[in-house]
Amino acid sequence: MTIRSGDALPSGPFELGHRSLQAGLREWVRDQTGHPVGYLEQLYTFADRGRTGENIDGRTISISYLGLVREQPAPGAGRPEWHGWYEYFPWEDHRKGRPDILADIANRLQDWADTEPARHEYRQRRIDFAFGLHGAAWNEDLALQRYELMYEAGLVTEAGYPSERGFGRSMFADHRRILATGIARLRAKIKYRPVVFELMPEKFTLLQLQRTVEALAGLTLHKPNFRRLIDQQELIEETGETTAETGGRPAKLFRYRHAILEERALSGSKFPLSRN
Amino acid sequence: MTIRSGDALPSGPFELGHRSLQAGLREWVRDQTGHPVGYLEQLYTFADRGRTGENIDGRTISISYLGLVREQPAPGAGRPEWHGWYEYFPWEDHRKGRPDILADIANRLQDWADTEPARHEYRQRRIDFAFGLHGAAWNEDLALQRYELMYEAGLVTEAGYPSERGFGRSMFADHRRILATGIARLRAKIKYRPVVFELMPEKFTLLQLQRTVEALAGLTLHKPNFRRLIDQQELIEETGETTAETGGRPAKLFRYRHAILEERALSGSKFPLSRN
DNA sequence: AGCCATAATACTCACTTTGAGTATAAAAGG
DNA sequence: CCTTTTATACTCAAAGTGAGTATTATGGCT
Repeated sequence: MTIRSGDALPSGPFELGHRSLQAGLREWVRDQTGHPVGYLEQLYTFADRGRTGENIDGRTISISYLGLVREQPAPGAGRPEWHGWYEYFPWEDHRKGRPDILADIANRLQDWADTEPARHEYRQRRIDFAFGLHGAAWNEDLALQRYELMYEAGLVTEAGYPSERGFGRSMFADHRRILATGIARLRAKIKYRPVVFELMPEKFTLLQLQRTVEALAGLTLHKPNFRRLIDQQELIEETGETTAETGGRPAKLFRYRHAILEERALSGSKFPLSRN
Repeated sequence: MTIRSGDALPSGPFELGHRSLQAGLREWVRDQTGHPVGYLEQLYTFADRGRTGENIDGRTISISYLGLVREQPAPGAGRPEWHGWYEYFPWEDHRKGRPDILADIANRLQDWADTEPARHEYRQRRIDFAFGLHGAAWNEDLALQRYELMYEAGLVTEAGYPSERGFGRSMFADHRRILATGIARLRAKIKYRPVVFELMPEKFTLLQLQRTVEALAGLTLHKPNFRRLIDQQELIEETGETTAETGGRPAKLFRYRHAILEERALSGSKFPLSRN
């Protein structure tokens, strides 16, 4: 959810009037977009000198957050601007197979690695690992590493250069890097916390849920196994209703079981415990 | 690793002279403790009003970091002060079974939940979940949630009250909360990233490695299965040497395989992928 | 010299969890 | 009534885990 026609993320100054950072943030977002934020989580704080190119004296401290907002018929007076994030990161969408653009990117990165013999091996390993080349598998969680590599290699531009100059659409200042941070965090998080439901309507079908997860992960999932996974977790329950709007056999509608307590640990210890 | 005899964490002001936050931080820590920090990761940024009780106008922004330091014979002029973190959080150490202190804590929390009928059920669920009561299992990752609950219920004190007033040793300002945040983060992290090795000497035995993980997690692990796990990951290799210093049959010494690239993903996708 | 406590290391085995499919059911549209 | 489309239900082998038992080296005691 953007402002300025997709050129920037909602943002604002920290003011003393607010109880807390989070409270202030919720207020700006509502003002700037007309939508209330649900889930909110701190991402990263930047305070490095000359970070944006605007504020060279280095006094700016930016505290970024990941927020999840349900895409609903605008409740307030706002006019939110929704943009799919693959507009900014076309190489991250693997739902229709490996995007062609990755071949170009890999070539340009290869050139960059080759230009400096001293760091060649190190760069090569980072590239192969992040982009799933030379035997490594694609890992959707590495969105930030990929962006940072491309940034180092000069393949992406920030701060409103014409988009022809690099891959994907750019954003104001370092907003695109912040977005990459958020994507990486969210992709990692949906694997062990039920945050997807923050993005779902009250009632939904299993395929809608799967499509949402796929959109976030940029991958296609195996339907039967996805379903098995979901009902092992016991996070959802049938409403009893069905919908025929999906075409084909009518699908059961489900709802999220809030009773389960937001903070529930799904992972389990993952350590080889001893009993004692 | 503390300063002020265990009353505070290393900390300092952000100065413009530093290239970055991290660079500044490394400098303070070295100055204050005489030890260089290895791994460093941002934890959380606090900017809430009246957070410490010192700086009531709310202008203070604190950016906290998790750092890992090898416990070595002090290389510089410093005199680092090592304190086991269970001094501050005695209820977090389950290596010798469930600590007795948890019974007291549970009682006090129960009283707190009972005092307010309106929020009773919500509090009850949080308590049971965080402390592994009424059927829930103990989850070592919830160290921060536990501290926050105890803080809300008034069972822990900050900012130098005599330690008799609460459970565990307290620290300056909100340093103990920051420590709880770090513990929680580290406990979660060692499960999917090989950060433990930042704390190990160059050469170590498998049991030493296990004891380190156990100290961090506050749990005892199943020896044969821990070993199996470790060599599945292929993170370490034999040095060829053995040591008899451990008592009993001499143990092989191992070293961490740095070649494996720090950022390596161990988890694997964890999604039910479809091939295409 | 021989035994025993202590670790280290090596196997075993049932049980669960996954990856990858196939099979059947219920609609809409021609 | 047949075909297309989506939903839902099973199956089965392979891999991974939890929980143990068995064997091998040491140093220290008697």
